[in-house]
Amino acid sequence: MTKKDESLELVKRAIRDAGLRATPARIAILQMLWESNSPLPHSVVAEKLASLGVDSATVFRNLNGMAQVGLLRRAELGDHVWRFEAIRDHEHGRDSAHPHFLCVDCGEVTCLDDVQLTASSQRVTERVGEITEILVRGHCNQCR
Amino acid sequence: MTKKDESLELVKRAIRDAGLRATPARIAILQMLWESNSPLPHSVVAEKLASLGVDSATVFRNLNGMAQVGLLRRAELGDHVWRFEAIRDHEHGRDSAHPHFLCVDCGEVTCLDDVQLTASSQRVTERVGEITEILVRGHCNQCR
DNA sequence: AACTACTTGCAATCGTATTGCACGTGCATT
DNA sequence: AATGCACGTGCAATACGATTGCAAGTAGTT
Repeated sequence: MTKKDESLELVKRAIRDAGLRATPARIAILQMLWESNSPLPHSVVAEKLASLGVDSATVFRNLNGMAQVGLLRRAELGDHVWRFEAIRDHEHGRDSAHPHFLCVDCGEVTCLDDVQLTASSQRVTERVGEITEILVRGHCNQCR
Repeated sequence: MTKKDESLELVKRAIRDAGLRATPARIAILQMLWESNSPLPHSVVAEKLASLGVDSATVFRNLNGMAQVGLLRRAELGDHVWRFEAIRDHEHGRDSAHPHFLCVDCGEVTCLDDVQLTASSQRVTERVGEITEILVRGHCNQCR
């Protein structure tokens, strides 16, 4: 069994384990997001899948559906576009969202796994409320 | 001069200082947002201003325009609706990268002036690009 | 292989955000 | 106070992302 086949089986398994059918559209979407190292907007996913003859509405339904069952995370980074990101096995559902960097110029998104606030800042923030997500915006290196 | 007149003059002055004309629509919008203690979505502002005969598109243009010159802040709280909040005098326009806490439930925005990232996190982030804004999302104490 | 509930493609629809254009107006100047 | 003009506004058209209804197709069970 080739590496590709193994990966395919893993994808199928993940989808079925989530309680959904392993359709070509879902498989392609999840593969794509597993291989991407940053969240992708629907438009990008749809464009790619269009070449396989998959409808844009189907992509929408699957992205949202897979987000609902915990295969993906649906993120809004402040530019009015939903982005979808694969949730890896080792993450525990939606609670373990990591920070993102959004370039306000080109829209590029970078995942920041190990960014956190200083201890005193955490205390200040906890006085205000319960943090669920940290988002950093700015100009990426390509854009400045 | 009544208190209301004083407030009116302040609003006009703020608009002109920002390089814009003090038109009735802008005045009404800025007054409304100055009096509100939380960000308002366009729909709410437009609905109120409609009774004064102001067009919805004008409200949009003015909200965006005033956000561009630093009179307002345009925020996205994760529900795909732009919200606008007045930037008070003592804040320093759009350049100052002071973090905000956004309650995803009620839309309340809290300024976190003295919140910052750990040194190592800053290094990680600066490798990606130039930070202009830090946004912390979560549930505020009133909402949980 | 057959059956059925779930999926998909297609097109219509919806709601928010944006834009073109002709008309109106704030405000600097005279 | 009157004038000029760049800027602002109203109206309608439009763009665009997101969603949905429905008939036809298919994954996975029996």
